[in-house]
Amino acid sequence: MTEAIGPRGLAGKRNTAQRRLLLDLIQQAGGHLDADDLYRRAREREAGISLSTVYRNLKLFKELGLVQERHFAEEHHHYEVRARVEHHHLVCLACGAVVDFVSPLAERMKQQVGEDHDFLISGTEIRMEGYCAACGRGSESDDLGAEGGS
Amino acid sequence: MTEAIGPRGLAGKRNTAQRRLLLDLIQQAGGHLDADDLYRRAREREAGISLSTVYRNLKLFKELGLVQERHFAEEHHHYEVRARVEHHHLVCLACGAVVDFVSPLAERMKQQVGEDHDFLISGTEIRMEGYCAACGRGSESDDLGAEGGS
DNA sequence: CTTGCAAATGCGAATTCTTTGCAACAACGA
DNA sequence: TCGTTGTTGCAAAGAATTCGCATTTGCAAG
Repeated sequence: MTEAIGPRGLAGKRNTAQRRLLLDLIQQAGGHLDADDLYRRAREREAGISLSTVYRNLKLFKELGLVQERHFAEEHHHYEVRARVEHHHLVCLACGAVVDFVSPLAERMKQQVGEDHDFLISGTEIRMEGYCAACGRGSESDDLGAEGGS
Repeated sequence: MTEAIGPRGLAGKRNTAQRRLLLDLIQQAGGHLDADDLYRRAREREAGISLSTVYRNLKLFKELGLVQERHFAEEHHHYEVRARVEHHHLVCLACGAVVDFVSPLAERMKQQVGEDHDFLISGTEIRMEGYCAACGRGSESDDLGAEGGS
């Protein structure tokens, strides 16, 4: 995979050094990174790059469908390369770990919900939160966030 | 309306006028409202209320499990009363409509994903986006400019 | 290879959303 | 009633993201 620019390319936009760099970093990272992560990494390779450029290009890539914006925590956004198989996320509330998962049920649900509500569904984002195996055992003395019986 | 405070009460916190008002408004609204909506409505009834108070109490209610924070758009947060049946959201990218839905598949998926990844899942948030019946017909030109202008 | 121009960049300032510090205030149990 | 301590309002601080604008730069036409 020498082609830093994805299969769809930059679709007519200008091929600037900054864009190449950012896209490359995003693809290398693979995982979930936020604007600031990207900015920090980008500066390691091209010191003068501006945060605005990061934001502007993130927005562009999103529009071009090269990356997807995700909303994990309630704070800022995360981005990841658009995957061929739609996957979702599992977040550990204790250690913050983010695990990707796929589920055939998601696809079925998408179809069903689309039919039921006469919607043309273009994307789905499923975020489950809870406690991973490591964090889950032990202290059940969980004052606030506990779900009683959902 | 002495009953404005939910079944779980304010759990030792003080029962202030502002809190009663906010909780009342949230429960009346039923739907999804953001901090600013709430602030605006609250001011209609108690002009001097402060936005900080809205935020502080929203945070408190969230911690007490009285309301849930939702992440619809990529902008700010929305809040809604904690429902007995977990429901999810369908967002129309064209007109911005938000439709609630429930799906038994969601529950099954939750169980399955929890097992598969050895996670203790406490909450799930599913957001599907696409085009509602009204907006969906017509332009299928689905590449870039698909965002209506919301 | 030059040139022209729109697109893109960098920078800082502006916005938007949310949190915080602090002094005045008020709930509620003693 | 009083005192303690949680709450409030306000303004200022912060974090995340966008914008305005002068300056570059990609790129295509000459």
